[in-house]
Amino acid sequence: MKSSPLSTDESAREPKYSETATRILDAAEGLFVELGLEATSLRLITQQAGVNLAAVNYHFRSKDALFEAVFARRFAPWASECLHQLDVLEAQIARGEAHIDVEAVVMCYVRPALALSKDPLRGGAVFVRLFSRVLVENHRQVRESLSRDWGHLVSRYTAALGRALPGLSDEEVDWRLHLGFSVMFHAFAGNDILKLFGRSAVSARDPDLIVKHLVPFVVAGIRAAPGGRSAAT
Amino acid sequence: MKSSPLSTDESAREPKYSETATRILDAAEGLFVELGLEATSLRLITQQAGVNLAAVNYHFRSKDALFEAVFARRFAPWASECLHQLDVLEAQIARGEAHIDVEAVVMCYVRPALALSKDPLRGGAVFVRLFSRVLVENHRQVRESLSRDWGHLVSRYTAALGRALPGLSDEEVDWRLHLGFSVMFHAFAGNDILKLFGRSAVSARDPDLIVKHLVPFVVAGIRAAPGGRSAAT
DNA sequence: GTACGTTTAAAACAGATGTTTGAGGCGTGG
DNA sequence: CCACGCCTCAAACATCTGTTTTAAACGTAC
Repeated sequence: MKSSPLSTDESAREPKYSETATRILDAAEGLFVELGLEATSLRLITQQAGVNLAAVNYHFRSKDALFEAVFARRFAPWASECLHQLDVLEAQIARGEAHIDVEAVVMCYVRPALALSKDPLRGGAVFVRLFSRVLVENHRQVRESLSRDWGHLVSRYTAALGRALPGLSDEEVDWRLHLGFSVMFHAFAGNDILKLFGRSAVSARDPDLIVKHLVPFVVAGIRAAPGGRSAAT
Repeated sequence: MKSSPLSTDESAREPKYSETATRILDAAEGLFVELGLEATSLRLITQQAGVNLAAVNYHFRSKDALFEAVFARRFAPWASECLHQLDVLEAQIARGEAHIDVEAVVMCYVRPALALSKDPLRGGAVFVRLFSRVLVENHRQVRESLSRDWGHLVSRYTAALGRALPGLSDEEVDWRLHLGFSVMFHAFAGNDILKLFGRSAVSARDPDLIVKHLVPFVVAGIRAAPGGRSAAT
């Protein structure tokens, strides 16, 4: 197979930006994820992109708008890929070709994330890290510009997972999805809590290895019996 | 009970700092977690603390040193509390009073985090969020000043969990600990991926509620059967 | 009272930041 | 040839940054 089934002709979707604008986006993406929004100066970006300083204010309106553009460029195709995975799964279920299963729903998230991590043309693992930055440092603009698409995606996953977990209340399903997504998300982003120490074997960033250890963990967690008793035991 | 069993007389451990220094630390802590290190100016800190600008460079050496102090003030007692929990558990096991159990190990992490989240005197949930920020935006200095203590803590948890999971390879144990800590950490920090959308019931920040849903998830995930097959299924 | 170390006050420092300006270059269509 | 939009360039803009400096107030011990 020469063309990945996950990609829908990347070269044709991205002529929105001129060459200099793309150079700026690429440089900014790497620097934003490495240093953060505030710590990355426009002069550093333009210097690394090999363009003039004023170019960023010409092509994008401001530094904040640039950040939003950097994020949106990667997010849109990824989100649509997630939706596509859910469509395929639900079509298979409707035709009786597949069972509604927790693991199947999880894989609808894992596969796009895995493909993203392996494809440098779409930002690779860098974008996932950028996404995680946006999450903890919550930038207003990005959150607002995302909330609609993201909300749609979440409700789709919630519905699918709810069908795979009959007998669980909506609140339980929300929590399972929240916790499951949280692990997967930060695992792909490489936010290893243990790696601060360094000797962890986890620091290996091989996406396939991540999936191998991640999926059983998440599936088992989502399938867990609800906790009845309170916290202070 | 008037004094929490988790706290060891907070009032006596913290006279290291003068009153103005403490005011600076408190203001800086809130602003750092809200805006980030780079986006928080010293003028904003001193203004909110009601002290003079030069005071921060007098009491602490520099802005970076201030950040380190802000972090260290909360981290040290929390880490020692985690170690204490492990000590207690292992002592119980040695005396045959408790089984070595995954949930018991998990609770050694959850209890201090829960106590921290509920105690505003020790930074409350703010510190956990600050911790999560330090994690994704990895500040060199903080990481270096932490790596020793943090490494010690991690190896203690690893050993305890490894004993609770006989038959699993060291690599597997590392992964389980990594994934389990990751969920717990970000759950307490309130880094809800779903909350970007807003309608999630998860956005309720009640620590006890977090624990109720979190612990079964994590325990089941850690106990999961290792995943044999590769990613691309 | 005087000298001393400690803490605070206001001002100034040099440098970096995001943004804007105005002039010029390049290519296309008249 | 000219003219027009698109784009790039170097320079300057005002503002904010962390840090330092200078002076003054405070409490304490001689």
